[in-house]
Amino acid sequence: MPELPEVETTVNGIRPFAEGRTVAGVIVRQRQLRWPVSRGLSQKLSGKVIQSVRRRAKYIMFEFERGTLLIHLGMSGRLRVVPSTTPIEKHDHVDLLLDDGHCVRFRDPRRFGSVIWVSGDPLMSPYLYHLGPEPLVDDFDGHYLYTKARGRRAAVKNFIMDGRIVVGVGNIYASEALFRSGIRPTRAAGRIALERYDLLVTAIQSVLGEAIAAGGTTLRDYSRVTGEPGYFEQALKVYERQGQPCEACGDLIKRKVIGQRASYYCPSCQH
DNA sequence: CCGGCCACCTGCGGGC
DNA sequence: TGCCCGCAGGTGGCCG
Repeated sequence: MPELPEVETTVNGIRPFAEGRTVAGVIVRQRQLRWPVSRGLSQKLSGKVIQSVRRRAKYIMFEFERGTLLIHLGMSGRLRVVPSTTPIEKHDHVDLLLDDGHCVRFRDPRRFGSVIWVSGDPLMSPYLYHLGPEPLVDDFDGHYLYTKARGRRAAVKNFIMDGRIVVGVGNIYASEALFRSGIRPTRAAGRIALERYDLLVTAIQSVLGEAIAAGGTTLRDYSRVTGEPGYFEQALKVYERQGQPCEACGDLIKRKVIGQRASYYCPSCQH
């Protein structure tokens, strides 16, 4: 899926088309996503103005006066703004029709995504309330991670991918950030010094920030709102590079499954 | 509370 | 050509 940079890129791409526009209708062709798509969306949203399009973790929030449409892209989801007359393709599950003839179209082959209506404060909803801090804000720092890691024996890669600890660090960028900070992904979270957590946070923020600036990583079925690819893939130093030489030391990149997810690291640079 | 594992679903590439 | 296997960006839930 889209990791956080892809979600951020999507939000920024959709915002100018959607903010301030009135919804003309909602078409749901497939309700069976990760959770069933909320019922009565068209009746609920028709005639209502999209106040803002924002992001919290990997959720895209279309905020209305009386509630919020939460869209999660799962592993293979994609949102694009297209003319409403654009022919439907396979896996185009939901259209949010706008009053200017465009629609926000949700496609998701694997159907791990979700389209959910929440009334009231979305941050208090069961979808968002338990989530940890955003990775790109000030209160996420080395000291925070270090404190949270006390007594934790889980691999640091799983630790930083746990949304209750910090949101938005997905499988690609977890490996990349650990490489940048010289930390082996299998290391127990509770056995990493504060100074190294400072490095890790800096690495998480720089890798995510650079990926956002580059328009996201393009992998398999992801592409940008307007269709053109992201350009960060070439900047990946370890992800899916097993057997290739590390750019820093020349040793061969390893692949190891951690927490049932493929993980990549340089055995010489990361400890 | 924590950690490990499973599930959800479709598509694609490689091996035979 | 076709089948089968393993693999893929997420994350809630269950169990010990």
